Amino acid sequence: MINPNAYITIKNLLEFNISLKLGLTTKTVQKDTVFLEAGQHCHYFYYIVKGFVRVYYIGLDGNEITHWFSAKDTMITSPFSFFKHEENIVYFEALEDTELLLINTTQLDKIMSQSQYAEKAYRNLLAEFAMVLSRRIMSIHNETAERRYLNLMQSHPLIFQKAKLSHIASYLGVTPQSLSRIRKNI
Amino acid sequence: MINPNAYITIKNLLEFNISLKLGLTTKTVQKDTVFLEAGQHCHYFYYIVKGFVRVYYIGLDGNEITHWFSAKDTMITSPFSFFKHEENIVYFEALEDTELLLINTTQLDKIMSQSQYAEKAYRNLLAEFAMVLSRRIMSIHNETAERRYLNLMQSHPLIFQKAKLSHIASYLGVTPQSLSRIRKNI
DNA sequence: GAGACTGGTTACCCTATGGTAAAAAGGGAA
DNA sequence: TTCCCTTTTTACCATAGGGTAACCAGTCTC
Repeated sequence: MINPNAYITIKNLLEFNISLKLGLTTKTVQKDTVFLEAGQHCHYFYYIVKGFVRVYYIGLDGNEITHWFSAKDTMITSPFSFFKHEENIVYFEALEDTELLLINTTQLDKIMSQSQYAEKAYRNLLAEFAMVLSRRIMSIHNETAERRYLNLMQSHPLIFQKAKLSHIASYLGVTPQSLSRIRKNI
Repeated sequence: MINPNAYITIKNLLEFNISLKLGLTTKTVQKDTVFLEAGQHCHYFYYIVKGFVRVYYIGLDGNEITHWFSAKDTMITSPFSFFKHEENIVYFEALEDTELLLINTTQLDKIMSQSQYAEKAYRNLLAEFAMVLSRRIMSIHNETAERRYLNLMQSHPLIFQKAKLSHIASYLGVTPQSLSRIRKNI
């Protein structure tokens, strides 16, 4: 599922950048480029200004498993690595030409400590994120793959424009063959 | 999975309670009592002072599905209801005599706005929670039920002392019969 | 000790999904 | 258009897990 809408908008971030002298940098990534790899520490909270990103990891059997998709105006990071300095296991791949705004720990802390608004927005973002994940676990435990597929189509049609069916299959927790079968039955 | 260790400890909370005049209340719940039901708004962030709680919801087929377990010194709430005022769909059930510390929105906001420390701890808690959920989704998509069972036994042995196998089965995403089969094969 | 519960296991068959392999369908590039 | 490459679909069989139902074991009550 796409990350919840960012509560801190680009506009806000750019304002913070000016007023707090954060020195935020941007990064441009071409289509089909992996810009974060497993094993590399994730230094940033990324704000996706433009583009579309797939987060995946390598499963026990060596296959890529899509963990989530992230669209324009949402934020992503590798929580394990960014927050806890644990080994990063996910890959970030741009599924189209993508423009990122990079926010490191220091900058994030600075924003949080200087702005009540940002702090609250950020807390909201985290809570929202937890809810999205929670709902997803419920969906896995309570719905068939077909139902999950239909729900995803309805709630995030954009994914179907940007990602391959094989990406979507592993996101839904089935093989591409199964997804194909499911699509046939509809 | 049990909620991440609370970063705000009871001791902290009680100190906040005195210094910020929060007027926190406690609640005692007997074994096998449901103290929050689907449909009821969840007014509190609960700190579990003592005891053990199971969070579950009713699946499409009418069965109870355990969403998570929460032990002593962790916090729980129904995020959808507490944060977003959406319809609450989960039940909180005390699996043993349980003592709760109740924190409502106003009190939580007051703590956050008055203490940098609490605010940071709380942010940490949310991030940690998102990570636990994230890891759980990965585990569902990448590991067999048997593996998940063994992992749970290792990481949260307490659950096996407090909860029934049928609770654990639905938590792992299988039927009690399947769990029984899995246990037999070990 | 005999019922009556509850939780857990077993047995049976069934279905959804997995795995391998091959075929089909698209989509550039020359 | 034709070739090549990638993605998707089909076909086949294998398997994990589901659903129903019965059974067993522990525990409580009378």
